[in-house]
This record gives sequence, structure tokens and C-alpha cells, in this order.
Amino acid sequence: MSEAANQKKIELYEVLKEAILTLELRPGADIDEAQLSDSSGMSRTPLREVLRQLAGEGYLTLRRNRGARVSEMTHTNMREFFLAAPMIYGAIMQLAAQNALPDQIVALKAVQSEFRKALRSGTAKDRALLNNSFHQITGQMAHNAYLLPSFNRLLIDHARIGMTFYRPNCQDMADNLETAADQHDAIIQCIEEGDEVTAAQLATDHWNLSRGQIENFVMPQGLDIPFGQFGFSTSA
Amino acid sequence: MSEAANQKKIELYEVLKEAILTLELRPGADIDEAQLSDSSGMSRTPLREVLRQLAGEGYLTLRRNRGARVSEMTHTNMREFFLAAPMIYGAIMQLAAQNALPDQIVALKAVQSEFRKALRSGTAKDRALLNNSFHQITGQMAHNAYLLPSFNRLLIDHARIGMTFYRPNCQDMADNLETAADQHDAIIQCIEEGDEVTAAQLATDHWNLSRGQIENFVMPQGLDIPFGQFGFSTSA
DNA sequence: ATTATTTTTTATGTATACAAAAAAGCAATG
DNA sequence: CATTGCTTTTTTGTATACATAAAAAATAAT
Repeated sequence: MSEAANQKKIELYEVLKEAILTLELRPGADIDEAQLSDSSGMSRTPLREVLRQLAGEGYLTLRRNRGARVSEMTHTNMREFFLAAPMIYGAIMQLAAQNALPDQIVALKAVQSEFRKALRSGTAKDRALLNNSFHQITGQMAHNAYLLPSFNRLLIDHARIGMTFYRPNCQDMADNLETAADQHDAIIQCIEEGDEVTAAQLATDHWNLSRGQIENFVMPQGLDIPFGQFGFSTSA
Repeated sequence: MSEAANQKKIELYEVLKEAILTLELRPGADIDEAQLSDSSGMSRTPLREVLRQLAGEGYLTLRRNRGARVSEMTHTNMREFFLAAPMIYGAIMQLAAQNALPDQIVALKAVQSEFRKALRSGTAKDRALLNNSFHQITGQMAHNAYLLPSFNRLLIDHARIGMTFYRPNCQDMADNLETAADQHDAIIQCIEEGDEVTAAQLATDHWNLSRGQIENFVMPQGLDIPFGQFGFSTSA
């Protein structure tokens, strides 16, 4: 029975992670222990342990006597994110090119193939999760226990930012994703060849692509309507 | 009663952290839940939550159905440590110089004063913990939620490495610690003046000092005894 | 009608009891 | 004398029940 119980625990952990990464559980949302206990079919004791772990990894924040809440994303957070990301991503890619194991390269290619598929026929959620998996694997390849905590923390908000700034019906976005996929392929090649210099460069490029997309979203072209031409109603 | 209970929880958390940082709890040591439950006067339920949190922060590792164990320090780990540390330390210092708040500077000076005191009359444990506190505060000053996880993870093993490679009766070590304290003062000054360039440089210097000390310990001068002069006994 | 105060309800935190798995001890066998 | 298979003991994991704190609702007072 314990084997099954542990499986439930892992499943709950995965489900919560996905829900947070895809914004199904919004930043700031409260976690209801009783309800989760119901829906997951396990008691609150092991459930609370899962919540603690997720808090440790940055998915949740705990407040004394007030339960867990999905980690916030404020504009201050965003600034911190943009400062840290290029450095950590670059370091991880460089180390990945140095240390990747054959099995990991196989896994990376498999995820990339799924990612391409999701670009054609998947949902935004699929894409975000597969992109996340791709980078998670590069993190494992880097084989550095000291960089991983920050890298994983960045990946959480990278996924969430991607979901936030995603427009389903925008050609620019589609083009961007294609470019991202091409960069993934280039990254795979570098890693396979152990070319750490190019790997670090590609990390920067890949990162700049994401940033450009976000900047475009946050600071769009103004609407080109001459001043004084708005159709105000003066009837009421 | 819950207020007191929570205090016990925090205390246990702090006690375990200190014990791990100072090697009272050795890397690889098993954590006995029943015994901890006894000595801390709380039941296993909240205790296990504390263990999970410590695992999330890198102090412990959990194994399925086998309880918690103090995180290992292998030679592979050390290599990873040396690769990651300069980059993260430099970034943290630079950001600390940019973002430090007056209160934090006051706190930093207070810890540095205690550190100086410990150099004169404290134990190795006192020094390690106060040095740890010093750097923890610089981490807070940097005000970057994405860099902190890795920085804190590095600080754990920085403290443990310092304890491992400490010789109580060695003049070189004492000189090294004096230099470290001087560098702390220089760091404080940079942070106060907001001089981020010098701060990053000092981080590198401070780091090189630590590394030099460790290298000296790991690769000491060979004993200068001529070959063939050992006093083997041939009697038995 | 609005604010204070109290009761009620809900949710969070802890202790205990029990179930399951791993470890240790012990005998039997080759 | 090491190895295997069994039993006992210890340890780990989960469920339930209860205690405590926060939030909500209801009542009283101005």
C-alpha cells in the first residue's frame, strides 16, 4: 500500500507543479488543504509535506497559521529575474556542453521532438511545459548542485512569464516560437559536440529572444489614433 | 500553546542548521526522528516538516523509506562548488552594493564586530557561524530572490569546508582569518558607498583567500624525509 | 446605520495510533 | 564458514482526532 501511497504523493507534487507553471493556479492563489486532501485522496499529513517541499523550491510561500499560497510575481520580482537569468542560463549551458551524458542527450532530443510537435498541434500549456522540460534537462546536464537551485527557481518564473505574455492569435509569437525551437536544435548540437563557447553564446541568444518577446508585450506600439478623435458619448 | 510550539519548531530548525554548518552533524550522518522527537519535546509530525524544509534548502537529503541524512560532501561536490562560487559571490556582492538598506548595513557592522571578537577569544565554531552570518546578510542586501537559493546553498558548504580545513594551531590560518576580517571591513565600506565595481572585485579577492587556504590544506608540503631512512622494525 | 463585541465557524497545527517497509538477529543448510 | 531464508525489531509513513488560532457571522450597543 505504501508504494501506491507514495505514487499519490508524487502525483500530487507533479500536478501542483504543472498547475503553478501554467498559471492554472494563479500567483497569490490560496491552497485549500482540505479540498486538496479530498481530491487527491490522501490525508493532510503527507499533503502538507508536499506543500513544504514545493515551498522550498519556490513554487509556494507559507504563512504562519494561514496556509500555503502560490508564489507572487510582482514587477520588482521581474526586475530581479532579468538581472539573474542571463548569468545563470549562460553558466548552465556552458557546463551542460562540458558534462552532458549520452542518456541525457537522448532525453533532450526526445523532449525537443515533442516540443516541435506541440508547436504544430499543441496548446500553449503543452508548449510551456515542454520548453520547461527542455531546460530542466540542460540543468541536469550541467551537473552542478550549487547552480541548480537558482536555475530551477528561474525556470518556474520563466514558464509563468511565458504563459502571461502569450497571445494565441499573433503571428509574431508563432515566429518567435519557431526561432526558439531552432535555437533548441542548435543548443543540442553544441552540447553533443561539447562546444561550450557556442553553448554559452546560444544561451544568451535564446534568452534575448524571450526578453524581446516580453518587451514587445509590455511596451506595445501605441494605437495610432489622432488626439481629439475619440468617440466620447455626451448623452448621459 | 501554539505560539510556544512554533517557537520550538524554529528552535529545532536553527539548532539543526548550526549543527550541520559546524560539522557537529557530519556529512552523511543519519537523522534519528525518534531521538530528535525526544530531545526537542515535539511529536514527529511537525519535526518531519522541519526536516523537509531543511532538505529543500540543501542541508539534508531525504531517501524514500529511509529517513533524512546530512548532505554529503564528496570531491565531486567540491569541484562543483569551486566552479559556481566565484560567479555567484561576485554577483551577490555587486547587487549588495547597489541595494543595501541602512538597517542591513547596521546589522552587517554588528556581525563583523562579533566576528572580530571571535577571532580574539572565540572558538572555531563561533568564527564559522559569524562568518556565515556576515555573508547571509550580504545575500539579503542583494535583494534578488533568484540568486539567493544558490548563494545560500554555497554558504552551507563554505562553512563546512572552512570547518573541515581548519587547523587550530597554525599561524598561517590565524593570519588568513585576520586578512578575511580586513576584507570584510573593505566590503562594508564598498557597500556603504555603493561602489559596486570594487565590491565585485573584493568578492573575488575574498574568495581567492578561502581557496588558497583550502589548497594549502589539501596539497601540503611533502614531509622532507630521505628515501630508505624509515625505521622499520625487523624483529617480529 | 454603523461600529464593537461576542459567538460561531472554518482552517491550521500537533499528538497519537496504527500500517508498512527496511534492518537486524538467528537458525538452517550447503 | 559463508550464504540463504525466516522471524523479530526498529524505523518510516499515513490517517485520524483533537487543540489552537484566524476568519466569518451574528448580536449588542451607540
